[in-house]
Amino acid sequence: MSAISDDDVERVRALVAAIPRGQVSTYGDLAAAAGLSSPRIVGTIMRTDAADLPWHRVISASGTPAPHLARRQLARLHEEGVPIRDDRVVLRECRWEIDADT
DNA sequence: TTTGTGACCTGGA
DNA sequence: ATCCAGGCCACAA
Repeated sequence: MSAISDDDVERVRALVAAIPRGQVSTYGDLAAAAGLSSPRIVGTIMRTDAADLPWHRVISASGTPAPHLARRQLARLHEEGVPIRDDRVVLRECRWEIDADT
């Protein structure tokens, strides 16, 4: 059996898919919005079942994602119009406020 | 079952 | 600015 409920996975997927272009969200915010106990679960879900989602719009709270992804994240985010300063996303400008209704 | 690893977060030195 | 420790939970071997 899967430790993570399908409902939780779908909830996270919906949140990630709902992130507007030009904005980003953090693992911690997504975890909190999805009602998960820990941000790591979001990371696990992404790795397992979010390959078809705009994972590039999901970053860490520091604005600096994992090294292997950072290069690609920043490039694509930059194309979407996300403000980037010296290889780190300016969360203050592009952080997406999560709404349960969207 | 236990152990190690990870697309994390926070806080302290 | 950097490095380390603790907490968190799930997945692969």
